[in-house]
Amino acid sequence: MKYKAYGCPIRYGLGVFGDKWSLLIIRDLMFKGRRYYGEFLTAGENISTSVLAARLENLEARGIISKANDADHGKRIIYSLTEKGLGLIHVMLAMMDWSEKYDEHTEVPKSFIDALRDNRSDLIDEIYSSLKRSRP
Amino acid sequence: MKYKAYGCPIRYGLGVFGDKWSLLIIRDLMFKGRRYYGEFLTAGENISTSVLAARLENLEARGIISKANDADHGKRIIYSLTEKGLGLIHVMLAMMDWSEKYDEHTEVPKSFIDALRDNRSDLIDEIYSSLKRSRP
DNA sequence: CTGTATCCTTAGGGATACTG
DNA sequence: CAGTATCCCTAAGGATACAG
Repeated sequence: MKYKAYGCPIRYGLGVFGDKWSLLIIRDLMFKGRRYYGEFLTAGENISTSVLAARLENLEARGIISKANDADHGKRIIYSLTEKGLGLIHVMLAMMDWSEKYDEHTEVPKSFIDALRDNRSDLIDEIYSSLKRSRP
Repeated sequence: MKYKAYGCPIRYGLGVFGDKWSLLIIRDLMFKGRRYYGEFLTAGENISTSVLAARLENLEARGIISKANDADHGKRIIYSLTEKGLGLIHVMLAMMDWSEKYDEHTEVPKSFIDALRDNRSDLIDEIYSSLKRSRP
């Protein structure tokens, strides 16, 4: 995961989330409403606790996610996407759109596809805003 | 690079190009006009020949790129993006847009940014078409 | 020029036990 | 519950030689 990131936007992206797990964690935060350590652990993809901790630390260090204390549940820690992390929605939606087109086993909510295929920006903004509102 | 790809579009994408080199090769094909084995090798990122061969083989197997004999130069082999590979342009542009916004060292051609920020679809279609025309 | 074939190295990831 | 701390392991990647 050490790329010389300077100058090339693709390399930069790879340097931030170009590993085996980061995009899956971001997906969970962005589309599946997962916010707790344990929720990532048991998300069904079988990430090990040591790796999860490392990925979360890296994503936080790079400004993609942030930690906060969950006011409702004592000392429970709640993760959320930062503005920068939320900005990856376009990358995520583009991947989803592409996969939906080429992988027969993939199904993506129709509203996402519509947002991408037709009148991109306004529908994406809508999804984006709703994600933003759902942040703690 | 072995992910259980079924069902999730993000996992599927990661399974296809979620390694250290694939997106860089795709970038070279898509935006830098590189088409020959040697051009990828000396692209300045220092990929080793064994790894390059493996990546190219994988990308071809997954339908992202295709090989053809270069009519002009005897047995020289020319690589190009398939329709499926070209379809990744939205992912690439989204990454470039995002990096341009958050990485101070990244600079992306203004036409790309414009295509993404304002009137997405038509300008993207234009870029897309020109890439398509430039295929062998 | 476009690759194979080898061999080697290592970082990333997996398993598990443990802690406040 | 939310992580550390270890230890281990292997697949991916790097170096180099060579072949058609």
